[in-house]
Amino acid sequence: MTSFSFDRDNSLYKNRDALLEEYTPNNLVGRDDELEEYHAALQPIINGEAPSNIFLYGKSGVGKTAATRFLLNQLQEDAARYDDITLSVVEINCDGLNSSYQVAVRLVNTLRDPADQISNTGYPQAQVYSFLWDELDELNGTIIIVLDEVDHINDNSILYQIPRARSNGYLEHAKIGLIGISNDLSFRDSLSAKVRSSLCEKEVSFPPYDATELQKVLSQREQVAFHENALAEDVIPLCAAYGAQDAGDARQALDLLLEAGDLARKDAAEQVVDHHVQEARRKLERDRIMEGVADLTQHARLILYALTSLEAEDNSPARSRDIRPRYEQLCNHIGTEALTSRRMRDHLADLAMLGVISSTEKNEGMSGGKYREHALKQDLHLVVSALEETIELAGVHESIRPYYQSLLDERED
DNA sequence: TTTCCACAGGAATAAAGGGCGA
DNA sequence: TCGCCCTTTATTCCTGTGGAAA
Repeated sequence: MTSFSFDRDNSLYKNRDALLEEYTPNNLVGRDDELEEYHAALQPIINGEAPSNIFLYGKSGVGKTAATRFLLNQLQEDAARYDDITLSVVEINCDGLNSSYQVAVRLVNTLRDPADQISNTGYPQAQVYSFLWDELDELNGTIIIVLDEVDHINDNSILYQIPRARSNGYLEHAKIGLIGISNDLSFRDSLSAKVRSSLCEKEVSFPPYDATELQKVLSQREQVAFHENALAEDVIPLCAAYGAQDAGDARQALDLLLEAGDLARKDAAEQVVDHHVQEARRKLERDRIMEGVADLTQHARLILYALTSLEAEDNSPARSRDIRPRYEQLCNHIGTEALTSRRMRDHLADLAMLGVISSTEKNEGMSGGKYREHALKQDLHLVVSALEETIELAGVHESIRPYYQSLLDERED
């Protein structure tokens, strides 16, 4: 019988945690100009002046959050040297919070004792804000509130309320500075003028990393995370090249390096090499799709299933009116009413956003009009395996039978 | 230059569901 | 238990879009 005892294996990693998202390095490489600008925006705090509101923008994985943690840690250390400054930092990530109400609840719960938390629903909005002002005023001094991924919030209410809380008389003692971090470059323009003028007092833009900068970032982490010679020579350049290709995203490049390291360790390899990186890349992409599809509603999955079956018949790209009959057929099969075309288009747009399908705009002018064509963006086998439960529920469509069967065969082996 | 097509997608609104305080 | 408040998912209605054809 196989033995499942655990033995410590530190042959490759020295400190694997250095590749994780929560790790903050001692210095940030490749972001000198941005740090300088950001530093200047935070300077009033240490001078004992009212903090500015700062808006950071740039695509995901370009160092916005890391720069914030790095500078705020430094700021807190330095502020401790001055008796007349009490500085508190509250950081929350707005991913999964899509209203000001939910953000306010999260802030209250972050500030409160775990035994005294409030529920996510049930209170009038004004009541939740009132809880928030009480908590902030109790902290006293200068408070920096960091809202990461602030573009996930659908309404601007909290972005308007927080900067004005003191002038509106909700706060007596606390001085608030708001730092909003956004991955969505158009978010700033979508804000109303009054929110923009208060939130975007100071703006710092983070451009994507280029391959050279990514190499610096990866090499810095390599030295902390891995033993000497644990990586083959081309591993860092390869991860950096993929990272630069994926919109200059250092987070993805680091995840790739971590996954490649884990695969090498699983193989009991002496060194992380090229093929570990390739395999890691496939695995990360696969995980991302599987996770995305698992979170979809039943109708979104049926719509994806409809498109998948059309793809298997070589009938893609397909416009929404071609997908609809197949989708209705699947709904019929499981005895549920199909959603309206409008809602179906919403789901198709969500699937495109997720990166499972691609949508291209077409225009045939006077006779044909304007429409979108949809096709699978991912490997058919992968989508079929992500949709397995839906396929079982709605019946195996003839066109995807071979793909579904190969999935079952694979599992048998 | 104007017209027309097909449908994308914005806005308003409804329905269902869940938590809270009284 | 009831009314209130919020969220999520959906529907209905309607305007906007842009390239080919007239």
